[in-house]
Amino acid sequence: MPEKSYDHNEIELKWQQRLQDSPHYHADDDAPGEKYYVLEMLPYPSGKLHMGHVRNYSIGDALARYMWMRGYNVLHPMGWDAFGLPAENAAIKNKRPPREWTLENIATMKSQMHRLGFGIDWRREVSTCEPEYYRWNQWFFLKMYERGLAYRKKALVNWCPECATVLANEQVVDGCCWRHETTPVEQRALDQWFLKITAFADELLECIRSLEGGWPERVLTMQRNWIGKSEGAEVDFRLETGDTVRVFTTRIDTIFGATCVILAPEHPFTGKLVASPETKARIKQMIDARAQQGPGDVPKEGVFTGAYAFNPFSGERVPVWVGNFVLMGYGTGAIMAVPAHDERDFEFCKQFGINIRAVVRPADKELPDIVKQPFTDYGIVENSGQWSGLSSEDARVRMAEHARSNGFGQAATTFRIKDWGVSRQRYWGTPIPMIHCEACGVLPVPESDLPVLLPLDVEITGQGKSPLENVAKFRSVACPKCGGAARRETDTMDTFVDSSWYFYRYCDPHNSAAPFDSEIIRRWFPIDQYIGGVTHAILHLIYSRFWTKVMRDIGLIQNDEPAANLFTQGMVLGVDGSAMSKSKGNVVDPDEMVAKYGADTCRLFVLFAAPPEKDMPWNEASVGGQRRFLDRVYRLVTRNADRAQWASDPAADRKALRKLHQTIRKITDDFTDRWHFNTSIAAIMELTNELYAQEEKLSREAMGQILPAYIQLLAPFAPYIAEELWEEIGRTGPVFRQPWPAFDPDLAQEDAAEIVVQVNGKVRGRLMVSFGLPKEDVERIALADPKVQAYLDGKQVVKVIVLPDKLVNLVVK
RNA sequence: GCCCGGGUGGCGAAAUCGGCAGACGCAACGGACUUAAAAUCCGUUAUCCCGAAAGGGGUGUGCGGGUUCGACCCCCGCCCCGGGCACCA
Repeated sequence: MPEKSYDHNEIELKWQQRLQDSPHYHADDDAPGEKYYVLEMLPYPSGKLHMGHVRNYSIGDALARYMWMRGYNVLHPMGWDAFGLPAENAAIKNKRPPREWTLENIATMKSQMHRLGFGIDWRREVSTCEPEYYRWNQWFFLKMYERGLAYRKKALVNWCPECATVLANEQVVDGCCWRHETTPVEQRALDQWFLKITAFADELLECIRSLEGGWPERVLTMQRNWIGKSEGAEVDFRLETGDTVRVFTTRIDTIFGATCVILAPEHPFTGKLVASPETKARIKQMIDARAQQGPGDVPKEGVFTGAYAFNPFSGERVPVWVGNFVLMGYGTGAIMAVPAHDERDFEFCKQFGINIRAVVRPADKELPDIVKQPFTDYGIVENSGQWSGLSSEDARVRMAEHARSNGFGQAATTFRIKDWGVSRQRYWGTPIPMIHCEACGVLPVPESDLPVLLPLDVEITGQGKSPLENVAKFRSVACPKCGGAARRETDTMDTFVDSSWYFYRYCDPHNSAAPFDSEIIRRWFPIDQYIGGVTHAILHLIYSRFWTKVMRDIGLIQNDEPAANLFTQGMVLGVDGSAMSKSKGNVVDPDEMVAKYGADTCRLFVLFAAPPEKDMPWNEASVGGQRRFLDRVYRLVTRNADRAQWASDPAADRKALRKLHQTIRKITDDFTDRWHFNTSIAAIMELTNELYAQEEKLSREAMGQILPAYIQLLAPFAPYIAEELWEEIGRTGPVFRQPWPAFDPDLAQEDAAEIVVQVNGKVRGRLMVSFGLPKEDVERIALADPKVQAYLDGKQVVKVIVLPDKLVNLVVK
């Protein structure tokens, strides 16, 4: 009989049609079973899916299907991070309205997801550019404003004088405008909106502990560093002018070694202290240079202000400098320089010939030559008046206390994290719901007036001011207080706002009275498993955590953290091993792969080629291998589904069933802890090889047990073919809703234990013994083995290590 | 510079608790089937040495040390690759 061959298009389109909006993919709040919320990061609708998406969603979908099979009530939603700059860039380039472009991309990408067969509850689809969604961004903004968590301050933006427009950071290329590559970007100060994430800095840091074990350590470390808590002290240095300069230091124990005070170039005092126009010009230069420079090593620059300050501890008179390495945005914008005990101060003072004086020596060794290199460790304080002889640790505490009780400082904590600037001078985003009135000042839009709709008939030119500035009917508004003519805020929100809470909206996506119903959130939160790229380890994930804490404080939710578990998948690299990019021409299009090999093959490949957390190079030849594997699976099942002749060989039955149950154990373990689906799929391949080997000899009963379980094991990874074969063997109902096959340890058990015999750690023989054979017997048999004896000849056995059922090591001399 | 990852055959990888290094797949090679090819099925494939062969032996997880009966795995010191932060006082 000719074998049926595997036609992926026919099968996949058939099952796509049957399943894509199937209620089996739906999650209902009151459905039976323990809840399981599996979430993948929502895509930006840039045009088409890329392989990174395919990988992300294949991992999540495998997990969702497995959890369904384990009987959970699985919530597996999807949405669109639909606001953002590329839509505007596309509008400029193609003269197409951003909304039109975005919706078209969403349609394309959604159909790709359908074709790939992801099991998603599409009733919950959320698109962040819709007023039904972004009105709640605005609502949250108002809530934060009420609580003093949203505020306005001046901040620098990138400005292209050629376009006369504000540029996003990603539009700045090598310090120049992306559209005018020879025009250097300038910095302009604008009033902008900020969210006070710093109010939660301590809590965001503290709660990291509760995420340990659930989130990758790497991500937690990155977040800790990003928050950057440092404990130290603030100390006032009195100036001869009568003012005081406040500095922040983590090493107040070294204050007797401070040989100058250094101000950030932007520090307000520099204007006051510096008289010479020449010096003023140099300071201005430092500020401008800082705006231009990207990250990297920048040579130190400095200039003496002409002023002096007094060390409140020693009374010493020290010069006040301005240094380009002192940041206005951190601490107080001023430091005391202790060149003997700080690398940067050392470099600066060395360069400008400022004194270097040691005031801490190592506890257990000689102080190194302080003129050659600083000593930055803790030690014993010396030459420091009454504090001499204290350890650095003690001195830090006691000197801070001394400063406090004498009114010239105190212990203080600073954070590296800054408030979140959410203002964007862009069109395609959520309008910030504020109104500027000449008479009444800055006022919030009344809640009842939400949403502030983003106008749609706006021309995007990329030139001139922010696009909304030019839309008169948007801009002009009546003041909510006095009723007079006022103007709307024309800045829109950073798109990280959209993605900070979308996963809550999935739980109650059509609520028009509130962002969501709190009771429904309690049902589903926290997210059991969040899956996405490590690129979002800091910003998205820290903003999301912040948003959760704000919502909790408002009383909307009860959970402190959004996601109990986070998984960060690796990148999909091009054939050449570097990131896929259009310019490198190494991009692989999922559509082409699906058309050529099928969605199942494609999904199988991204899961098989590497463990999911690792980067994964693309290799099309290897994709072909996955396709051949599915061909083998298909032939095996179909020809056995309607097979007439059966054999009877209990040994073969036992072998095949043993392999089956070993495979069940393996895959169940992989889902339980490591998610190394590459080894899960390898295990199914091994099972397939075993079934090919035993096929002719199997009984009808054995095959009858094996085939359904075999198909179920494959179902999380290759759902279409699994459905088809499930039907082929005469079963009904979707496979991914069948109970996961039960593991039987007795069936998985080998007949005998293979014992490796080593002599001095080298393998010299193997023994088959019955399980549980006592140590003494194992040792006796091993010593009696002729192969082993050859190595014992003329030597003395000094030690024997026996691991029952596993290994014997004979140590000889 | 600091903080994380990682380095295993020709390639992607596996070895989950310190116990057989290289499962599974790709590629390559050989065989069966075929008029032939493709497809398929079966097999070989870390490396070096001895042997006509059967077989046997040595070496091998980036490098150098250490701990251990035993190390891809643990410890110390390096080298290389990737990522994050980058003057954070």
